[in-house]
Amino acid sequence: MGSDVGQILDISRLRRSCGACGLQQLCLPAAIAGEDLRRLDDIVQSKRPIDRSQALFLPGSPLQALYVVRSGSLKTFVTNEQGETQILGFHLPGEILGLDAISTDRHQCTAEALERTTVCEVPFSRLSQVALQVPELQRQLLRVISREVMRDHEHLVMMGRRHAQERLAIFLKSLSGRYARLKRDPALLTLPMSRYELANYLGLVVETVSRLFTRFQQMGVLEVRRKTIRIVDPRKLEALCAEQHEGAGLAVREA
Amino acid sequence: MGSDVGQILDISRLRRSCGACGLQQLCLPAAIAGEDLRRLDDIVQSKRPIDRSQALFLPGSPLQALYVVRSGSLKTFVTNEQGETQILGFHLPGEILGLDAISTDRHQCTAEALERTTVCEVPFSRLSQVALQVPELQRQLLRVISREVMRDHEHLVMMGRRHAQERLAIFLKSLSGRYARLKRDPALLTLPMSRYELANYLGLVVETVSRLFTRFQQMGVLEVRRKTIRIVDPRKLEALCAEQHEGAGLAVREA
DNA sequence: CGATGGTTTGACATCGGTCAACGCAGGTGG
DNA sequence: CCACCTGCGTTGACCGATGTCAAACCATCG
Repeated sequence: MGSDVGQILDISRLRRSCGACGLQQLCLPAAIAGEDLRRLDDIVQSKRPIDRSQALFLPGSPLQALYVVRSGSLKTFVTNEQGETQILGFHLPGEILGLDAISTDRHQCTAEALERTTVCEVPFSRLSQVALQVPELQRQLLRVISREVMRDHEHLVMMGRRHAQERLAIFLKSLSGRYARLKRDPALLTLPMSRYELANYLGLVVETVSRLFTRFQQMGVLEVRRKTIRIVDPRKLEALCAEQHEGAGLAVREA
Repeated sequence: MGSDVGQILDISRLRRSCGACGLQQLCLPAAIAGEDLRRLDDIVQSKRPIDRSQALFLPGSPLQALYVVRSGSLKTFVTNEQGETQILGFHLPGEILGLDAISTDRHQCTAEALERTTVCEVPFSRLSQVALQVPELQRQLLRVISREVMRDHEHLVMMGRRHAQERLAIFLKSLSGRYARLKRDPALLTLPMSRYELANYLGLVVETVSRLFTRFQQMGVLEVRRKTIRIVDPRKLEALCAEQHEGAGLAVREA
């Protein structure tokens, strides 16, 4: 871009170094410093931003790197023979992608950007090498992986709920928590995914999700305007996560 | 226990060593040999068998070890404040438990034996140490973890299906595949879990699961006798995994 | 032999899926 | 600048798969 190449490289290097990254504490470098951090930094490559609906990797492609979201967001999903898809996760900054490729050396799912997104690319073979030399890195890698396992478990618990209302409530509460970790306002969600994608993730159809947003708004829980969701009453939302659907909305039976 | 302590220790040591274990290729020692295998062997402890409905670990308990199922089977599940539970997985020999504790150093879920079960206990701190010295072990550890992530993803895909019939079919097919990996007859399943547990895992109620077993039997797909399930027609089962429920089975309406 | 808990079956109600139509916003081209 | 178009989102009417409730069945165990 500029003329003074050396200068610019230094700056861009600095700006994208792990040491200067706001996500440091959530990511691989946590608890790593000094020389070790430089070694990690050396292998982390930045990729040019991925545009909306562009794929980061596809099923079957060889595992070259793990990826950590830096800004923006992605979804991962699998598609079966009939072309039906299941979204496995939405990935926000600080979250890692590509784990399911380690076992077979091939990616199992598709990762696709939901908006313009930047990721840090961590070549897997070199990451393994450095992890052997930096115990804290090995430990932190396992920690980050474990967090992804916990996230899948949350997703499973959500899918186990038999009422659509609980599923959406749980999703929103969880997303709010992830926002908090990122120091964003946990009451003001900007959904990067479409209603279709959200419905698929929740194991519902789009009409149901749409109706639920309307209902939540009528109940005074949310304020919904397209992709912008404001959580008006967190306590009510919390309650909806485990509602035995005593029919708060539909109650025909008398007391 | 016995009188000739040395002798007995040798024998039990040998019998439970990784080198002599039939699961070796599925487990941590895969691709590890010689001196390195001995080092792994040294840290792996055996636990006395766990009886049915006994817990291996509880939520909140500190992470001391990862566990690999040696024989028998377990379930892992979470319980919320209201006492509702969601089963996260059924674990057969060769599968690892405890991953979700790495992030927080505390177990997140309960692991409970479904039958008399033996596990290998791998103290986590020592595993980490040895993994630093044996690159192949670090790699294999990551591989085994990745397999568990893949398994969670399978579970999610199953939960995303909106028809109970598909869910059960997918579960049975998947279980059959796991049997094959263990060199068991993939057509003869012995379910270690109750109908309640299975229903919970599938996100259904027990009556639905029961009816489905009956239906599958009537369709000539399965032969069901209590916990013993014989897959009579694997191709039909395969087809049911993606059935658009064209009503093949229920058709009560007259022609 | 009866008690107990898991399993199956039946009758019924309902939540959420299906189908259809409309509304809304953003983008494109005249 | 406006008009159209397209895709996403919302709303309504309807129906069926699955949950709920209840009872019977069955195997195991003391």
